[in-house]
Amino acid sequence: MSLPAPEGERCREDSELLREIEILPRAFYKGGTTQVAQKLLGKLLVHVTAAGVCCGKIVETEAYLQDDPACHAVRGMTKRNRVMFGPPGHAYVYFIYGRYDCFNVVTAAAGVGEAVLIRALEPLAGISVMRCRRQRQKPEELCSGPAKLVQALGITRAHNGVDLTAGELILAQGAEVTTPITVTTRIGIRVGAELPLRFYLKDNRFVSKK
DNA sequence: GTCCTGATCCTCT
DNA sequence: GAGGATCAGGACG
Repeated sequence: MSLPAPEGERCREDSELLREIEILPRAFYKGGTTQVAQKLLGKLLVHVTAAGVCCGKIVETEAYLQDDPACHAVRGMTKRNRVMFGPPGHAYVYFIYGRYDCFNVVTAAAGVGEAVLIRALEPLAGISVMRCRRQRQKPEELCSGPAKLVQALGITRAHNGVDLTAGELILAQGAEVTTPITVTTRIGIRVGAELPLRFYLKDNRFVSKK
């Protein structure tokens, strides 16, 4: 597996980062959406662009299951959610509230329709690019929300359906997680709000909400 | 075709 | 803490 080389003077730093990255294999996404949502904590989301390599550690996720009333796939396949019904390890990016995009990872076998929403990252690399995109200086304000991290990493709806095991947008292995995982109900939804399907690293200052 | 809802974020008070 | 911005998707007729 290889990643596209970044352009420009920052090339060496970025290349070193990319050499160390171990892309999560397709097999990682087997084992159930709820399990994958927890396993994704501590993993890296990496976007290689002409502006530079942006990388963050996943610190908060939410699982959306097929029979879950809050899941976009609950009423069957539509033009918008068809990526959710595709093979696992792909990006599902959708537009919300007339203004924002959210990034999900497809986590179930083709035809099922489940995904994990990435809610927050701890910025690790490309922070200056993230600051520029977000127009915010504090690291805690760069990726502490689903729409924020999408903006910070330069992810767009053009990434809807891309393979996260190859190419410019990938998920990769991170350092071993030693922090306990906190399980709570999900944020910002009305239906299915009682389900304990939100996961985050305890006491991490980059999560969207306590 | 029309209307309502929404997996959010930011600004103002 | 409250409320506004803003528009695509989906339900309904």
